[in-house]
Amino acid sequence: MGEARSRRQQQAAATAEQLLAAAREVFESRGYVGATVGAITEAANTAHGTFYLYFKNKEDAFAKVMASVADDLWREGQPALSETPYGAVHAAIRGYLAVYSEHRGLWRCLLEGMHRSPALEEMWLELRRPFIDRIQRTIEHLAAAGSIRPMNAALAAEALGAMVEWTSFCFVELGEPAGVEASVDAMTDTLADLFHNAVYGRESAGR
Amino acid sequence: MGEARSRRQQQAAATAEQLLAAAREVFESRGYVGATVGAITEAANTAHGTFYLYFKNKEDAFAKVMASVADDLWREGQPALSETPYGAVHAAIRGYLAVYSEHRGLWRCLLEGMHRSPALEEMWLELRRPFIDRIQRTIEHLAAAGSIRPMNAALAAEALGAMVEWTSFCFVELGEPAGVEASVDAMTDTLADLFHNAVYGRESAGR
Amino acid sequence: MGEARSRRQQQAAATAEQLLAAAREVFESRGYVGATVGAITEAANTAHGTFYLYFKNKEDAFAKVMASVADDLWREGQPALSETPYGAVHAAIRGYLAVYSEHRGLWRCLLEGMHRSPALEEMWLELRRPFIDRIQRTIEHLAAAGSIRPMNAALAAEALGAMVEWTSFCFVELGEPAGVEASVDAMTDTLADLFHNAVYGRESAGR
Amino acid sequence: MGEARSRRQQQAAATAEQLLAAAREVFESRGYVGATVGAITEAANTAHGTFYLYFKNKEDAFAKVMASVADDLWREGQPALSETPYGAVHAAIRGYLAVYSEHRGLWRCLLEGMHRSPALEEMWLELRRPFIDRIQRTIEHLAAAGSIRPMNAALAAEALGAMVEWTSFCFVELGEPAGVEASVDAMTDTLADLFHNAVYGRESAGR
DNA sequence: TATGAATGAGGCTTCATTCAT
DNA sequence: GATGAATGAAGCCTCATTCAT
Repeated sequence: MGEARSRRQQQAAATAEQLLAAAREVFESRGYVGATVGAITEAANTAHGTFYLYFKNKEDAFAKVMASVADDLWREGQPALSETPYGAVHAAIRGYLAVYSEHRGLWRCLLEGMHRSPALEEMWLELRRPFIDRIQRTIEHLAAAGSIRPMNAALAAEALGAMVEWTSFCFVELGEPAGVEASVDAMTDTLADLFHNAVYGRESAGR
Repeated sequence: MGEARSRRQQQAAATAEQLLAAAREVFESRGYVGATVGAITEAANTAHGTFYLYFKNKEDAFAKVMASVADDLWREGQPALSETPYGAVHAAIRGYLAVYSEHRGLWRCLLEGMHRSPALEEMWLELRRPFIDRIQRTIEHLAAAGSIRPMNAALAAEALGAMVEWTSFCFVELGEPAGVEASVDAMTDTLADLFHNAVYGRESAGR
Repeated sequence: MGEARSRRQQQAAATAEQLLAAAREVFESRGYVGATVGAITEAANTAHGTFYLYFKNKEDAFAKVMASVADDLWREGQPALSETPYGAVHAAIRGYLAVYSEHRGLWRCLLEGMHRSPALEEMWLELRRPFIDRIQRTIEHLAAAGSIRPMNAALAAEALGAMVEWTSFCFVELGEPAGVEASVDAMTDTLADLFHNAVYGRESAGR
Repeated sequence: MGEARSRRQQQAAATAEQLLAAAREVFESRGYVGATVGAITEAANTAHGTFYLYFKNKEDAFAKVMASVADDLWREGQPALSETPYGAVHAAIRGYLAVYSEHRGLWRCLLEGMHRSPALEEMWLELRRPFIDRIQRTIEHLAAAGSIRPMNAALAAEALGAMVEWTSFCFVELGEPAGVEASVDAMTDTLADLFHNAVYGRESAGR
């Protein structure tokens, strides 16, 4: 009986995995509103009702999908070893773009779902916070050491994070800038260059 | 007869305006998907069918709402007079944030609708293009004059535009960075400072 | 003033004619349900409301359209001069097919509208009655003279009329029999031949 | 478990049957356009949405209703055994009229729907084709054997089929010929007589 | 007479969610 | 655990008809 139970548990785990994978695919390809429970269960080869055995509802399913991606995000969040400050920034941005590309539709989906549910908005904010925080801590550290000019670290981190984040979205999801032949490497170089100069620049004209 | 006609036309114009205003409100407050024709006509105090006298459908209504905002965008798009480069950037960003704040929910709505309709995605891209283009032209001009280091103007413009755009969104719509008491002015200052240094910075470490 | 009035009346008559012609076109091309008041007034270059100045409603408009075609039907209904019985039948059928072709969509429209309104059903019946009656009278006459075998004239007329009528519909509107290269003349010949033999045939096998 | 499953399947089958029967009734009594999904589900005692569990849409529902009648059509289509040619024709026509009467409103509905949907027009043509084809083959056979005068079999079959078809419609659905006390048998006799003479007649006057 | 804006009933369809088996 | 039939709220859109001007 213990064995039978374990079998059943295995079955359940398998079903859960199928549903999760299916949900991910469907969310990625059809967006948050476009994803229907029916499409997910069909992709998972389960009955319609089974969905509600593993997820409280659609929102919960998406949350679980995003959670399952968190690992990749953590990896990206790890500081890369580098000999120079620029190298560190460059590596971090390259990592960000890589993760972004890997999970394409999912970001877009999150962005879309954010407007439909406060919980998803919160999720989005939590997901980006570590990324922003890391930038902020770095700035604070550099400023304390006198390596860069003084600045409002929280706001600067917010802005620089937004730059990387939104440029990635527009680049990967929308193909912007349109009509310009641009490789991921070129975009990475540009972002790193701007980021680096924005932080290390010595100008304070007009203030 | 001319008078009678004009009376009727006035009535019609009033209805159109009511509907447009109602649509704006509803889109702003409930988002693109959340906005329903019923909610709009109710807010406009008209019959349901009247909606389709003035709009082809929901998407068209949103397009017309956005078009009605275009004026503000043009104003914002105009280069501000300034004695210094930094001043120009600062003024532009201040304008951007002002317009963004004024039409809050609308941007969010556009961002949301973008995922539901290719036409809306196109609209979004068309709306931001002039903004990005202006940055690009400025960079090209400065680079040609040798005032700044050489860079890929298209990509740099994309990135800097994204920074302003997305920071504005997160700041105005989401209240980011959370837990930080930050005025619009402070945010403007930070953005302008980063923008300016990103462009004028002389660093090219590590490359 | 009398003149002014007459002018106005002329105007009105012109409008009426425009609307009638437009209604005919629209009914022909879009069918009974498919025809909308809007489409008719647009085609007539009048205001939407003007429609209800000349027609009580859509059904009435269609009735008036059909009435305006009645002339052609009468012409078709007239016995053609012919030296032989077969020639008379042939000429009548040719006339029927000609009228049918000329007013194509209208028959189909009537057939369709018949299902939507009892009044239209009645109209259809009234329209075909003279045609059937004429056949019946001819049969009665021939039978009384002993030229043909005795038969139930009313039912025979109904059947023969239906043959011509429905064959015309299927031939003109649906292109039946499909895949067969058939001219109007060939169809006329066949119908006339069958009609003639059905009436003059001497067989009474099995009864 | 097999039992439980079968119970559910039985339930589902019952629902399907309810809906199909309800659809048939509603189509019969209210016509194609007049039939609404709401009316059907109400008649079937199911929720509105249940309709779309069993039919793709209204057109599909009608198609399925017609398909469910196909059996009767096949039966009617079978050649009846008869000692004489006239007997065969008579039996076939009697069968046709019987089926027609049995499914009254449905033919009318199909005729009406034909104008609204090309798919329905196609369905109508497919439904009558076997009937026409059978007549055509018979004529070809008789002509080859020299039993009847030569004629264009395709056109003749079209015409004779149309006669039976349309006479049935007018007789059953519209009560034509009006004011004439006519039994189904009398109509059958008349049709068979005319059909038989039209085919076997030896007249070729005037040509 | 003519206009055309306004009305609102009415239809179709989708889907998240529940629940009996 | 799993199933999948059933539910019904909700939304979009069309169009015949009315009516104030």
